[in-house]
Amino acid sequence: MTTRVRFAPSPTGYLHIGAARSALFNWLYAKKTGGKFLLRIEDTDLQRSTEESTRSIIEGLAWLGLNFDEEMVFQSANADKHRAAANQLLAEGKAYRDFTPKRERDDANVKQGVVDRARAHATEGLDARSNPYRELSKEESDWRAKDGEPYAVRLKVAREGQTQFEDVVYGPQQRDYSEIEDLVLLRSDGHPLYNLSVVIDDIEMKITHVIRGQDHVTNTHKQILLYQALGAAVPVFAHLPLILAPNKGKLSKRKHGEVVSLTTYRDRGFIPAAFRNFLALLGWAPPEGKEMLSVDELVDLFSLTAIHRSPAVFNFQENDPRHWTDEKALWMNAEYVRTMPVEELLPMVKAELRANKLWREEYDDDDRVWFLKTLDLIRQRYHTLKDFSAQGRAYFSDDFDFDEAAVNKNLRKDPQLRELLQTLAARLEALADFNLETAEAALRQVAEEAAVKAGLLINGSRTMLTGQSVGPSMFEVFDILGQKRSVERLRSGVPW
RNA sequence: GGCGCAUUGGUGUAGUUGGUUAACACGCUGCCCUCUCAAGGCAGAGAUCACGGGUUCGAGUCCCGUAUGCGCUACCA
Repeated sequence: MTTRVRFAPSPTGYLHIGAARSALFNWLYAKKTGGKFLLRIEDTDLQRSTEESTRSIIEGLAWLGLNFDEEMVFQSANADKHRAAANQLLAEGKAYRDFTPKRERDDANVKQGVVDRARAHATEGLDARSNPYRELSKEESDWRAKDGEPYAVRLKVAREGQTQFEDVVYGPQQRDYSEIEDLVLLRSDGHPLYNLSVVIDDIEMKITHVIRGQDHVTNTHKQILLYQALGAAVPVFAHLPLILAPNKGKLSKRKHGEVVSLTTYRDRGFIPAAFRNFLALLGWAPPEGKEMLSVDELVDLFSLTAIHRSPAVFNFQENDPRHWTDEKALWMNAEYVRTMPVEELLPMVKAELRANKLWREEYDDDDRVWFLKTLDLIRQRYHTLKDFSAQGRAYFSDDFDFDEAAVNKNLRKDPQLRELLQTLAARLEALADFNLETAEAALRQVAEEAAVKAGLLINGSRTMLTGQSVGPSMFEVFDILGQKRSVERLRSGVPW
């Protein structure tokens, strides 16, 4: 039997990194076992679902390279099937009509309401399933329904017994029926609810393994009851440890902002492979401990049983732009930037430069060799794709800014420097064969003649040519920028 | 309140059926390299393995309890 797994997000916002990791693990497992990875959009909450969110989910998956098989499924399109299943359960006496008038709740008071009600049940010794309509006669139920009285459909959970399943990650799980309420299958307006829809769709899609966040374990018990009531085979379950905020609280957009959104990483210049690699290491570790892992290695080494049980903290510091996200993610991205094949980096840098109007078609054509050489030189100290258009601007445009601190430190500090740089410009201009070696020889000679340290001219040149105080070896920069631009920039009066 | 899950340095993780100085990565400190900054190399700081009992010759590893955190407990998903 081929493995069939699914990623089933609800399109109620951006793609959360926790969800992205669930998608990744599902995808990895599918690839590992030669199975299928399916996508289902759980849009049954019409009020909150948006098309934009669906788009962002699809974009996010594509960005991470998590291609899905078969047609994506919109859960809302299956509502009729969900209703039919509920009605069948009703007809079989496995579910019942609840005529209790619907109580309006909103997100703000629902949590408190839940706690209050639970407490009341506990103090009054009430069973969570003590619904007055649970034992209503079929005749009266039918009659009242026919009469137009609104009702919700609830699953009739047996009084005695327990559900159990073997979680691939957490081991054997069981739950007493008394802990499970008679869950609502259909709202009084006929709208099918989450647990019903999920089960019907998973059956329909022939899902063999359900891999999802640990926050679903209680739902799993309810869903098993549904599988059993429907006489369907129960899939294998694997729950994933949650990803927490630095204070070990829930990671949420409301509280933590864009750092939890996958698209942020794309927009801030992450390499997809790097972020995917980082995400894979949250809650899972390869057997040998090697951390820099290609997709193929990830697929090869991945196993559900190696996922561990404690939640992972996503370590970032709010209000600190230098540590806006997890340091290790940043490090890993830099590692990818400087070690991946430069040809593979090219299209990504191309997109980045293009977005900043720094791209020229020659870079991919006549100047391709120069461009690749330049990328290879400057990427050594970059962390994200953004750096190519920001810190790297001077390599692709004559219109770049001078860093004030660099100007002060490398140019203004020595009064004779301005004159010396002009001498250097003249010498460089006079070189018949301008390259790394001849430029270095010329500069060192000027320094020697003036009895100053070469470093003075080197650092001054760096700031004149790139506007910065840091960067690659200066002679490499001369070579990359070429004779004409090097001389021009040395003669520029702009920074002074 | 109830039920469930978790707990190894700041963070991510290793720690095989209990057995030497608790390992790796990120981050941090110092040194080397050097024209700067990175990268790289070297060295180092940082963990009484949440706490308390117990079993054992011996426990991060097994058992019990406590604490803390998180999740769920909706006619949300």
